Amino acid sequence: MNDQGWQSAVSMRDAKGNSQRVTIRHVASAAGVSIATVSNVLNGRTSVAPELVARVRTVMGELGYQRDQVASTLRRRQTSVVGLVLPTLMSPFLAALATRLEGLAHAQGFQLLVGSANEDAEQELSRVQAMLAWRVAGMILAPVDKRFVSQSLIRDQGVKTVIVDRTSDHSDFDSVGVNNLEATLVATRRLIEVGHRRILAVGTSRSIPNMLERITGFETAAAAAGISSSCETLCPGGDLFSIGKALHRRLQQRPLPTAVFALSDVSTLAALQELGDRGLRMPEDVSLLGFDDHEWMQVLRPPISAVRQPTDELARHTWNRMMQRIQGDVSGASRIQLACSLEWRASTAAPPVEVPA
Amino acid sequence: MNDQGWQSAVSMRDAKGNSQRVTIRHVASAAGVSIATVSNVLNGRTSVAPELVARVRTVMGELGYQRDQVASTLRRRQTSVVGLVLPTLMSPFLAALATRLEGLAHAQGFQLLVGSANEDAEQELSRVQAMLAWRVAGMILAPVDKRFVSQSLIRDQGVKTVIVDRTSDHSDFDSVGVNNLEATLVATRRLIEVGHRRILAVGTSRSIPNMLERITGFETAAAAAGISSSCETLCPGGDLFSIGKALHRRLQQRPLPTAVFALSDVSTLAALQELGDRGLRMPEDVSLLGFDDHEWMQVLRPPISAVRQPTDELARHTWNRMMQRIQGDVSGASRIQLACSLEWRASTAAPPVEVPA
DNA sequence: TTGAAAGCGCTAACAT
DNA sequence: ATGTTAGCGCTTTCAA
Repeated sequence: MNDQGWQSAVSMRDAKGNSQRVTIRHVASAAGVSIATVSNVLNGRTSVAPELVARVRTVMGELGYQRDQVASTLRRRQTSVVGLVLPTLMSPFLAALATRLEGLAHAQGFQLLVGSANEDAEQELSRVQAMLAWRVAGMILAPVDKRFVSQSLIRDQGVKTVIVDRTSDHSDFDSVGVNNLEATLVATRRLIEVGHRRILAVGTSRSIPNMLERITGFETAAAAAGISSSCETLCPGGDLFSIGKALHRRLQQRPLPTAVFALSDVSTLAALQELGDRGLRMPEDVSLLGFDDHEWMQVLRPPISAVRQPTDELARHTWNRMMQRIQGDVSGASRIQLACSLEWRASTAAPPVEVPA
Repeated sequence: MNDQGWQSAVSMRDAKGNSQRVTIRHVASAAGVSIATVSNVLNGRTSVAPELVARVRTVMGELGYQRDQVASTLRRRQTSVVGLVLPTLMSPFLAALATRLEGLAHAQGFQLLVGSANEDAEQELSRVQAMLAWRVAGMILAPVDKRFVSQSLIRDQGVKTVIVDRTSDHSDFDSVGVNNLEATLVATRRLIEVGHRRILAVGTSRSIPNMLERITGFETAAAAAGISSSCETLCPGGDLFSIGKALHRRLQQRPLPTAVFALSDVSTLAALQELGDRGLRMPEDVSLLGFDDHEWMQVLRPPISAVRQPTDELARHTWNRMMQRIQGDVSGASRIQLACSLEWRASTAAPPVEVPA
């Protein structure tokens, strides 16, 4: 790829064919000024004579000069890179969050160093560690679990950090999340309103704070309506397969629930599979309500109801807090909780009329 | 967050409370050696006396020293950061690709600067530009379109680049992709084998090279079987909504196709929606075959058949090529094409028996 | 208003 | 085997 003749006029190569970056020094000598002046033009700091500004700008254009961020960062001791570590990128919710954050960051001249912890605390730690070595301006982190391994590391380094999504209360970090309890509380109430009494909540693992909040919301609503005894919570933990198996076993028993409230996207998938396998129709035989709204839910027939997390707002608040910190805000840790919305679709309806046995 | 008493013993702060990084100099003086020795220990270059190695290592541990990648990069003029620019992160396929790449990169001590072009060529260019200013060791790029705006920029800078997924033939860049033509050829043949004659292919836009290859594969197979006249290709371009509308109109006409081959994931969603709206059962009334295999497809009843792209292998080959380039390989551009697999599930079956009108 | 010069933290010659 | 030193490309006093 080196000697194919497409080398442009503005690229500089040395005798060995290695590309040689255009530095501030090249620009300075070509423009007949000092490197300090070039730097001043670059940063618009001290007042430089307009004609010099023009000349330097022209030369920079001709030479294709671009500031070396590495050198610049080393000298000013502040960088325009922010680290983002997520438990996974394969959740549509987190992928959307990452996309929004990247957009906001880029719009403000920041770059994102992205790491996936693969739902593993050790990997999370090693990602965070590697990013700290880059002297990132800040870290945005959705911790894998509540023990939050990288805590002490981040504190020691005094890196500006915003925790997103998987927030944990006993934290002195800024955090932006969703009011899970409120969300499932409202959603469960709605199910009860339309007539459901036997509701089965399907979660993943109680050790995830978010999940625990969702379960609490569900059980609180059930208790408030006095139907705790006919409601259940299934928390088999693990992946799609193990949730599916647990649900499979439950659906062999009677009576069947009239509504299934899946408390996560993977629970929704499991429920869809098991209800489908049993030939149960939605919403005639059983209603289905999910948590996390994905595109495919809306195109199914019937479309699946879901609690939707406000991705855009989550990203906006997270990035705002990050910028405030970067710009020197040293106020106490803030905790932002946003409300979810309930997307009520055709998969949820009144329960079937009871036929006495 | 600054004066809460949780400051660890290893962090150093100056009088103003700003955290002060531990540098190689601190380590050197604490260990009673020169900074060169510390550097040598860090990089394991020249032979250092074992006892000194041990002492330096201990001190580094005690002080919580971590090498400053920015300074290191500036000096050695090579970095361990690779840029990854994708048209979107919200496609499960690309999210999975990004995850795999990040894993491979991290395992080799590399970090990924990730950018989302949001399907927009201008944004792609501006992402690439920003990354080049960081002197990334290489760029992995899934171009938004075939014009591939950032081409000249990348060439001028001589950055090692691997094009992934959206490869374009007239390219002198390394590329790793999938054999789209072969994939749809095989899949279409299979549909024909089980008896389909009226097959409707639903794509997105012909201006995307991948899509064009898929269409060609489909039409070639149809022509080879002599059923071109009863097959159609729909390419409305745009998003889920506009594909849905186009498909909606087509399904109002007769005769209906006996099989729908959705040539992308968004086409699959549109097809699912429209078939569902029309009350057409799969596979009794019409078979559905998708391109790009997602988790939700397997849990539906019936499970949706799909052409699966080998994400893991794609990532592996891409990263391998990147590493070869970084390690100095200057051979000609390579073009890797991987085979897709056909996940034949219950949504595809023999067509219904024709009832003479 | 412009320029000379001192480093940011690290690596790699080159001395010792 | 260890230390001294000159930068990497840039920003930023401080002088002129």
